[in-house]
Amino acid sequence: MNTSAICPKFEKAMGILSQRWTGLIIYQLLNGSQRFCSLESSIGISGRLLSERLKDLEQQGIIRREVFPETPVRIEYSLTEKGKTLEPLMKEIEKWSQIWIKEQDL
Amino acid sequence: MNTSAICPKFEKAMGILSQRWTGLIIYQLLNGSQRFCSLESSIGISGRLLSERLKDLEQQGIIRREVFPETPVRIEYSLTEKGKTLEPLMKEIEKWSQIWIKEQDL
DNA sequence: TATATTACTTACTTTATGTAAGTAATTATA
DNA sequence: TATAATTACTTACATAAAGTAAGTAATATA
Repeated sequence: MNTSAICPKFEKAMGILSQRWTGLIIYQLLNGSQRFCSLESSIGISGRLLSERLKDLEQQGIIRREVFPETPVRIEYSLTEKGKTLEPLMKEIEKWSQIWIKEQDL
Repeated sequence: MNTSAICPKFEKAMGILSQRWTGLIIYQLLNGSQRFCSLESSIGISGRLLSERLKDLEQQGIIRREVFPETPVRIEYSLTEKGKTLEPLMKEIEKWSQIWIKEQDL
Protein backbone atom coordinates (compact mmCIF):
# COMPACT_ATOMS: atom_id res chain seq x y z
CA MET A 1 0.00 0.00 0.00
CA ASN A 2 1.77 3.05 -1.33
CA THR A 3 1.06 5.66 1.35
CA SER A 4 2.83 8.74 -0.01
CA ALA A 5 1.01 11.24 2.19
CA ILE A 6 0.05 14.63 0.83
CA CYS A 7 1.64 17.83 2.16
CA PRO A 8 -0.72 19.36 4.74
CA LYS A 9 -0.21 22.87 3.35
CA PHE A 10 -1.26 21.72 -0.09
CA GLU A 11 -4.20 19.92 1.44
CA LYS A 12 -5.26 23.06 3.29
CA ALA A 13 -5.02 25.23 0.18
CA MET A 14 -7.02 22.66 -1.75
CA GLY A 15 -9.55 22.64 1.06
CA ILE A 16 -10.08 26.39 0.71
CA LEU A 17 -10.36 26.30 -3.07
CA SER A 18 -12.55 23.23 -3.09
CA GLN A 19 -15.26 24.79 -1.02
CA ARG A 20 -18.12 25.61 -3.27
CA TRP A 21 -18.16 29.27 -4.42
CA THR A 22 -14.82 30.39 -2.97
CA GLY A 23 -13.02 30.12 -6.29
CA LEU A 24 -15.66 32.16 -8.06
CA ILE A 25 -15.67 34.82 -5.35
CA ILE A 26 -11.90 35.21 -5.59
CA TYR A 27 -12.07 35.23 -9.37
CA GLN A 28 -14.65 38.00 -9.36
CA LEU A 29 -12.64 40.09 -6.91
CA LEU A 30 -9.62 39.97 -9.23
CA ASN A 31 -11.48 42.70 -11.15
CA GLY A 32 -11.39 44.96 -8.11
CA SER A 33 -13.43 45.45 -5.00
CA GLN A 34 -17.11 44.67 -5.08
CA ARG A 35 -20.18 45.03 -2.96
CA PHE A 36 -22.23 42.20 -1.51
CA CYS A 37 -25.15 42.48 -3.90
CA SER A 38 -22.93 42.70 -6.95
CA LEU A 39 -21.10 39.48 -6.02
CA GLU A 40 -24.43 37.89 -5.24
CA SER A 41 -25.85 38.58 -8.66
CA SER A 42 -22.71 38.02 -10.74
CA ILE A 43 -21.93 34.57 -9.41
CA GLY A 44 -25.48 33.46 -8.62
CA ILE A 45 -24.90 32.56 -5.00
CA SER A 46 -27.50 33.03 -2.28
CA GLY A 47 -27.05 35.70 0.38
CA ARG A 48 -26.86 33.08 3.05
CA LEU A 49 -23.86 31.31 1.54
CA LEU A 50 -22.17 34.46 0.28
CA SER A 51 -22.16 35.91 3.76
CA GLU A 52 -20.78 32.65 5.15
CA ARG A 53 -18.02 32.45 2.52
CA LEU A 54 -17.02 36.07 2.86
CA LYS A 55 -16.57 35.59 6.61
CA ASP A 56 -14.46 32.46 6.02
CA LEU A 57 -12.29 34.15 3.42
CA GLU A 58 -11.81 37.17 5.64
CA GLN A 59 -10.67 34.88 8.45
CA GLN A 60 -8.19 33.19 6.11
CA GLY A 61 -6.82 36.63 5.29
CA ILE A 62 -7.74 36.29 1.63
CA ILE A 63 -10.28 39.09 1.45
CA ARG A 64 -10.83 42.36 3.30
CA ARG A 65 -14.17 43.86 4.30
CA GLU A 66 -14.35 47.64 4.31
CA VAL A 67 -17.20 49.69 5.70
CA PHE A 68 -17.71 53.15 4.24
CA PRO A 69 -19.87 55.05 6.73
CA GLU A 70 -21.76 57.00 4.13
CA THR A 71 -25.47 57.26 4.13
CA PRO A 72 -26.55 54.66 3.30
CA VAL A 73 -23.57 52.63 4.45
CA ARG A 74 -21.49 51.00 1.74
CA ILE A 75 -19.55 47.79 2.31
CA GLU A 76 -16.85 46.67 -0.09
CA TYR A 77 -14.99 43.40 -0.37
CA SER A 78 -11.56 43.18 -1.92
CA LEU A 79 -8.58 40.84 -2.12
CA THR A 80 -5.71 41.21 0.33
CA GLU A 81 -2.13 40.67 -0.82
CA LYS A 82 -2.55 36.99 0.03
CA GLY A 83 -5.71 36.91 -2.05
CA LYS A 84 -4.16 38.70 -5.01
CA THR A 85 -1.39 36.13 -5.24
CA LEU A 86 -4.04 33.62 -6.25
CA GLU A 87 -4.26 35.33 -9.62
CA PRO A 88 -1.79 33.07 -11.50
CA LEU A 89 -3.67 30.07 -10.19
CA MET A 90 -6.99 31.48 -11.38
CA LYS A 91 -5.49 32.27 -14.76
CA GLU A 92 -4.33 28.66 -15.05
CA ILE A 93 -7.85 27.43 -14.41
CA GLU A 94 -9.15 29.91 -16.97
CA LYS A 95 -6.60 28.78 -19.55
CA TRP A 96 -7.28 25.12 -18.93
CA SER A 97 -11.03 25.59 -19.12
CA GLN A 98 -10.80 27.40 -22.46
CA ILE A 99 -8.89 24.50 -23.99
CA TRP A 100 -10.45 21.47 -22.35
CA ILE A 101 -14.04 22.28 -21.52
CA LYS A 102 -16.13 21.80 -24.63
CA GLU A 103 -19.58 23.12 -25.39
CA GLN A 104 -21.10 19.68 -24.86
CA ASP A 105 -19.57 19.51 -21.38
CA LEU A 106 -21.55 22.53 -20.20
CA MET B 1 -25.87 46.04 -10.02
CA ASN B 2 -22.65 45.09 -11.76
CA THR B 3 -23.56 41.79 -13.38
CA SER B 4 -20.35 40.84 -15.17
CA ALA B 5 -21.26 37.19 -15.62
CA ILE B 6 -18.61 34.52 -15.31
CA CYS B 7 -17.57 32.44 -18.33
CA PRO B 8 -19.43 29.12 -18.20
CA LYS B 9 -16.32 27.15 -19.14
CA PHE B 10 -14.44 28.65 -16.23
CA GLU B 11 -17.40 27.95 -13.99
CA LYS B 12 -17.50 24.33 -15.12
CA ALA B 13 -13.78 23.83 -14.52
CA MET B 14 -14.13 25.40 -11.10
CA GLY B 15 -17.08 23.12 -10.43
CA ILE B 16 -14.94 20.06 -11.10
CA LEU B 17 -12.03 21.26 -8.99
CA SER B 18 -14.24 22.46 -6.18
CA GLN B 19 -15.76 19.10 -5.56
CA ARG B 20 -14.29 17.69 -2.44
CA TRP B 21 -11.39 15.24 -3.09
CA THR B 22 -11.09 15.68 -6.86
CA GLY B 23 -8.08 17.97 -6.58
CA LEU B 24 -6.27 15.57 -4.29
CA ILE B 25 -7.03 12.60 -6.52
CA ILE B 26 -5.63 14.39 -9.58
CA TYR B 27 -2.62 15.56 -7.58
CA GLN B 28 -1.84 12.01 -6.47
CA LEU B 29 -2.17 10.67 -9.99
CA LEU B 30 0.44 13.14 -11.24
CA ASN B 31 2.95 10.68 -9.73
CA GLY B 32 1.74 7.96 -12.07
CA SER B 33 -1.06 5.44 -12.13
CA GLN B 34 -2.37 4.11 -8.87
CA ARG B 35 -4.69 1.46 -7.56
CA PHE B 36 -7.90 2.07 -5.68
CA CYS B 37 -6.61 1.10 -2.27
CA SER B 38 -3.45 3.14 -2.63
CA LEU B 39 -5.43 6.29 -3.44
CA GLU B 40 -7.79 5.49 -0.61
CA SER B 41 -5.05 5.34 1.98
CA SER B 42 -2.85 8.14 0.67
CA ILE B 43 -5.54 10.79 0.57
CA GLY B 44 -7.71 9.49 3.40
CA ILE B 45 -10.95 9.28 1.47
CA SER B 46 -13.57 6.61 2.05
CA GLY B 47 -14.16 3.89 -0.53
CA ARG B 48 -17.67 5.13 -1.08
CA LEU B 49 -16.61 8.60 -2.16
CA LEU B 50 -13.47 7.49 -3.96
CA SER B 51 -15.48 5.20 -6.17
CA GLU B 52 -17.96 8.01 -6.83
CA ARG B 53 -15.23 10.52 -7.68
CA LEU B 54 -13.32 8.14 -9.91
CA LYS B 55 -16.47 7.50 -11.92
CA ASP B 56 -17.11 11.24 -12.26
CA LEU B 57 -13.54 11.97 -13.30
CA GLU B 58 -13.60 9.13 -15.80
CA GLN B 59 -16.78 10.57 -17.32
CA GLN B 60 -15.14 14.00 -17.59
CA GLY B 61 -12.28 12.34 -19.46
CA ILE B 62 -9.76 13.35 -16.82
CA ILE B 63 -8.81 9.88 -15.65
CA ARG B 64 -8.70 6.43 -17.23
CA ARG B 65 -9.58 3.13 -15.57
CA GLU B 66 -7.60 0.13 -16.71
CA VAL B 67 -8.38 -3.47 -15.83
CA PHE B 68 -5.48 -5.92 -15.90
CA PRO B 69 -7.00 -9.38 -16.05
CA GLU B 70 -4.39 -11.03 -13.93
CA THR B 71 -5.23 -13.21 -11.03
CA PRO B 72 -6.21 -11.49 -8.84
CA VAL B 73 -7.45 -8.74 -11.11
CA ARG B 74 -5.61 -5.43 -10.89
CA ILE B 75 -7.28 -2.11 -11.64
CA GLU B 76 -5.26 1.02 -12.22
CA TYR B 77 -6.30 4.64 -12.46
CA SER B 78 -4.25 7.16 -14.37
CA LEU B 79 -4.54 10.63 -15.86
CA THR B 80 -5.57 11.07 -19.47
CA GLU B 81 -3.99 13.78 -21.59
CA LYS B 82 -6.73 16.13 -20.43
CA GLY B 83 -5.95 15.20 -16.84
CA LYS B 84 -2.21 15.62 -17.24
CA THR B 85 -2.64 19.18 -18.47
CA LEU B 86 -3.87 20.05 -14.99
CA GLU B 87 -0.31 19.72 -13.77
CA PRO B 88 0.66 23.42 -14.05
CA LEU B 89 -2.46 24.34 -12.11
CA MET B 90 -1.64 21.84 -9.38
CA LYS B 91 1.89 23.17 -9.21
CA GLU B 92 0.51 26.69 -8.78
CA ILE B 93 -1.62 25.56 -5.86
CA GLU B 94 1.41 23.80 -4.40
CA LYS B 95 3.58 26.92 -4.79
CA TRP B 96 0.93 29.18 -3.29
CA SER B 97 0.34 26.89 -0.36
CA GLN B 98 4.04 26.75 0.48
CA ILE B 99 4.22 30.53 0.67
CA TRP B 100 0.89 31.50 2.15
CA ILE B 101 -0.30 28.67 4.36
CA LYS B 102 1.40 28.96 7.70
CA GLU B 103 1.81 26.36 10.40
CA GLN B 104 -0.86 28.02 12.53
CA ASP B 105 -3.34 27.81 9.66
CA LEU B 106 -3.20 24.02 9.66
C1' DT C 1 -47.60 56.15 2.67
C1' DA C 2 -45.91 52.37 -0.16
C1' DT C 3 -42.10 50.40 -2.54
C1' DA C 4 -37.16 49.65 -3.28
C1' DT C 5 -32.36 48.80 -2.05
C1' DT C 6 -28.50 47.00 0.69
C1' DA C 7 -26.44 43.70 3.64
C1' DC C 8 -27.43 40.61 5.79
C1' DT C 9 -30.00 36.54 9.20
C1' DT C 10 -33.32 32.79 10.28
C1' DA C 11 -35.97 28.70 9.36
C1' DC C 12 -36.54 24.88 6.73
C1' DT C 13 -35.61 21.38 2.83
C1' DT C 14 -32.58 18.92 -0.09
C1' DT C 15 -28.16 17.23 -1.38
C1' DA C 16 -23.46 15.85 -0.26
C1' DT C 17 -20.38 13.77 2.70
C1' DG C 18 -18.85 10.63 6.42
C1' DT C 19 -18.96 6.13 8.80
C1' DA C 20 -19.46 1.49 9.15
C1' DA C 21 -20.47 -2.73 7.64
C1' DG C 22 -21.13 -6.01 3.76
C1' DT C 23 -19.79 -8.55 -0.62
C1' DA C 24 -17.41 -11.48 -4.05
C1' DA C 25 -13.29 -13.12 -5.74
C1' DT C 26 -8.90 -14.75 -4.65
C1' DT C 27 -4.69 -15.62 -1.78
C1' DA C 28 -2.08 -16.33 2.43
C1' DT C 29 -1.63 -18.15 7.00
C1' DA C 30 -2.43 -21.25 11.16
C1' DT D 1 -8.82 -27.32 5.89
C1' DA D 2 -10.64 -23.46 8.19
C1' DT D 3 -9.65 -18.72 9.10
C1' DA D 4 -7.99 -14.39 8.01
C1' DA D 5 -6.52 -11.01 4.69
C1' DT D 6 -6.64 -8.27 0.46
C1' DT D 7 -8.79 -5.76 -3.39
C1' DA D 8 -12.36 -3.07 -5.39
C1' DC D 9 -16.05 -1.96 -4.57
C1' DT D 10 -21.59 -1.28 -2.82
C1' DT D 11 -25.30 -0.54 0.61
C1' DA D 12 -27.48 1.56 4.57
C1' DC D 13 -27.68 5.03 7.59
C1' DA D 14 -26.21 9.56 10.19
C1' DT D 15 -24.46 14.09 9.95
C1' DA D 16 -22.97 18.25 7.68
C1' DA D 17 -23.21 21.45 3.93
C1' DA D 18 -25.82 23.77 0.50
C1' DG D 19 -30.15 25.57 -1.55
C1' DT D 20 -34.58 28.16 -1.05
C1' DA D 21 -37.50 31.42 0.67
C1' DA D 22 -38.85 34.67 3.65
C1' DG D 23 -37.69 38.20 7.15
C1' DT D 24 -35.19 42.37 9.13
C1' DA D 25 -33.31 47.03 9.87
C1' DA D 26 -31.75 51.09 7.95
C1' DT D 27 -32.40 54.48 4.50
C1' DA D 28 -34.17 56.36 -0.06
C1' DT D 29 -37.43 57.23 -3.60
C1' DA D 30 -42.20 57.68 -5.88
